[in-house]
Amino acid sequence: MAEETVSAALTLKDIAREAGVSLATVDRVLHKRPGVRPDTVRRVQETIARNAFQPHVAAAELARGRARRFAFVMPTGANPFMQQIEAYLGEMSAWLSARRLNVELINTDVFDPSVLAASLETLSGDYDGVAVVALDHPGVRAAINDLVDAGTKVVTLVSDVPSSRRHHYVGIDNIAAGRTAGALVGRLVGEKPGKVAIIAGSQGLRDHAERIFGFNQVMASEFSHLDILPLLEGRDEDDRSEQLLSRLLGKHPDIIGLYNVGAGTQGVAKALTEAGREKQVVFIAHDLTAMTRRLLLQGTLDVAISQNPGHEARAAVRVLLSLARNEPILSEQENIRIDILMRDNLP
Amino acid sequence: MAEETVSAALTLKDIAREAGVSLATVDRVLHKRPGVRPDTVRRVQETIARNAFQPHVAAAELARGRARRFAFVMPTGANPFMQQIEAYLGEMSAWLSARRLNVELINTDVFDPSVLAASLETLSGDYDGVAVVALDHPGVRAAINDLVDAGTKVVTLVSDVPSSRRHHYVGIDNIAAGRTAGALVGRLVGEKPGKVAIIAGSQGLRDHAERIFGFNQVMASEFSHLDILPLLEGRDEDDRSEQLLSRLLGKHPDIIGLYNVGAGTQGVAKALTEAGREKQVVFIAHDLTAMTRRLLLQGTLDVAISQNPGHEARAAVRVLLSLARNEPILSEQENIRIDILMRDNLP
DNA sequence: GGCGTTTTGAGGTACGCAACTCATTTTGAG
DNA sequence: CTCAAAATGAGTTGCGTACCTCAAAACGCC
Repeated sequence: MAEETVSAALTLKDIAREAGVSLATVDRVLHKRPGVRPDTVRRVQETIARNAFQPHVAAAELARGRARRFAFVMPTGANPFMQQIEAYLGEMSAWLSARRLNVELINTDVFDPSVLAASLETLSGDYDGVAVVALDHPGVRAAINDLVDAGTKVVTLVSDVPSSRRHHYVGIDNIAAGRTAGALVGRLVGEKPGKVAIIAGSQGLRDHAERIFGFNQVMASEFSHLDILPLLEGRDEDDRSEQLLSRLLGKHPDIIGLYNVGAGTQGVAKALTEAGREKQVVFIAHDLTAMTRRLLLQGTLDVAISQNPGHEARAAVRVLLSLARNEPILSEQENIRIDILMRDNLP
Repeated sequence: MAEETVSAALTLKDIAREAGVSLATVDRVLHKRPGVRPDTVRRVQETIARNAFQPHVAAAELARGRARRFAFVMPTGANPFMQQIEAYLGEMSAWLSARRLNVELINTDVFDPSVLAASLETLSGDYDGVAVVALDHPGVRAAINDLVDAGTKVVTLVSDVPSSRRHHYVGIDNIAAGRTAGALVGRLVGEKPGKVAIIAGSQGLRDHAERIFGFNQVMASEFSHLDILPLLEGRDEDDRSEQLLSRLLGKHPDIIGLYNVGAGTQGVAKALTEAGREKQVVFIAHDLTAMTRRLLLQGTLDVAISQNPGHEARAAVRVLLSLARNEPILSEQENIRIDILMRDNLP
């Protein structure tokens, strides 16, 4: 039996004594407050490092008095994925309040850059941290940078703005998600030749464009015997997606693969089943909802590629909290995975 | 814009005032200490419920003074998966010490029931919580129950003892994992007939047996055109697995699917590549290690089914902590998923 | 009504840190 | 050397809870 050392639980007082300074000076160093000579700063920091001292989170939290405020800026409307994220935030409410964390939901039209940017500007100063489902647009980028400059911690959620100075991105790599979809379609259709249909909300949406890019990449390099049909744009709407796909299925009796990049999966599935082709076509879509779960169990949908909304909600909160506390982030924990869900590994 | 209510952050004092009792009485109720009339208990509890009062975690943690001690009882030896769990515990050390949590690793021969049971018995009273990779055996079950009776929180890790009174299980449903493997083999080989080989460590290991069960279930019900060969037992050893599989591959030139249930994946892969059959055989194995990652990227391994060791390590710690604090568990968060990993969705 | 027992109140201390004040010492520029 | 500015020490208060003691009140029983 091997045991790890049981740390002696040092306190700030111990550090002060060992560094030969007063408690106040250690406090100044710890919070990067001015009024300490560089020499002294170094001496204190070395003592902290040497002892691997960690301030007691509970004591720090208790001492600061005021609660932390986080804002989640989410899209208005009935997007089920976003609603799931909001639902999981609700499930955390006991956890949050036991830690005196206030999380406020702010619904905005995140697809209008000026509205989103204006929304973000109003938050300045009022919040310790902001999580935002962000559109990648210069105005939004500027608003994010302003928040960061004002000392607010900013996390992009689901959709990133890599060119901004946001502290963290909580979401998946959509190119890899598209590649995964491509590999699955290619592998599941087998070796027979045929056509593959892709339907997306819009090529203008960054995440959709990235998924399509990754999908095409894999199809071209690994499954060149398959014929990729021109992209359909269903605007994430069930009806429109259904109509477009119905027409396409009628025109091409040899479609053997189908990838729905965005929402509208219900419409896509309806077109497929009404054509009586659900058993012959490998169908892959995104996200796990009550509906995609049903389609998976029925066998209409072969694979759902998803990002875990609960994980994203919790990761965003944890990251904001760690940033606010100036605490390291457990990167492996906060990294969102691309989940491949089939009938037998449904959560 | 909709906002959630910002709770007023009640304290115990507020509850005491509203219930018309003293702080001491509220404290007694909260900690289920004796000396309070049933009537009063009810009144206090109702006040707590009515206000959705949550004790401030930080204050409670600070006030209790002593650190919590958790023990992780893990197998001795070089099992890479277990080593990954231990590694992730190491990565948490800053997180743990900032919360004054002591996690101690205790390596034991978990495959010998009497040794494991004895190991568990020695822990009684010394620890607030124990996470154990448990063998399902009456002696072990009794030892776990003894720990629970002594007030220690117990979590089974990776391998469960469902008949014990352990508080929680952190790990995957291995039957579902086997079903997933079966569905993937069946779907990836396509419609052509052929033989499928299964190699496991031992049928005596509960997790292996469960995976085999799930695998066979799916094969029988959904892919009955495939011929399942008799199980090979490789004892999780590379060399033995390689030899067994080499012989089998020589005997059956029409093997098109291969499922490795346990460890020894390196040996299995070697047999496959030395026979020059890695492109013709759909190969599915468990767990993500440096080696299986390499095999996935090479294309030798088609899919790795895995449970996230980092997640399991963190979930075990969080669950033990929540149990010790008498705090609800975020079940969706602690539920371990069956990950399907392919080349393109590697983390 | 008196007794012992149970229940309750009142109060204190401690936990480790943040944040603040104010006095004192040190430093560097002139 | 002088003086203002910078650096530091010393100390206080409060955060919300756990845990403890002791006294007082209420209760149930005969």
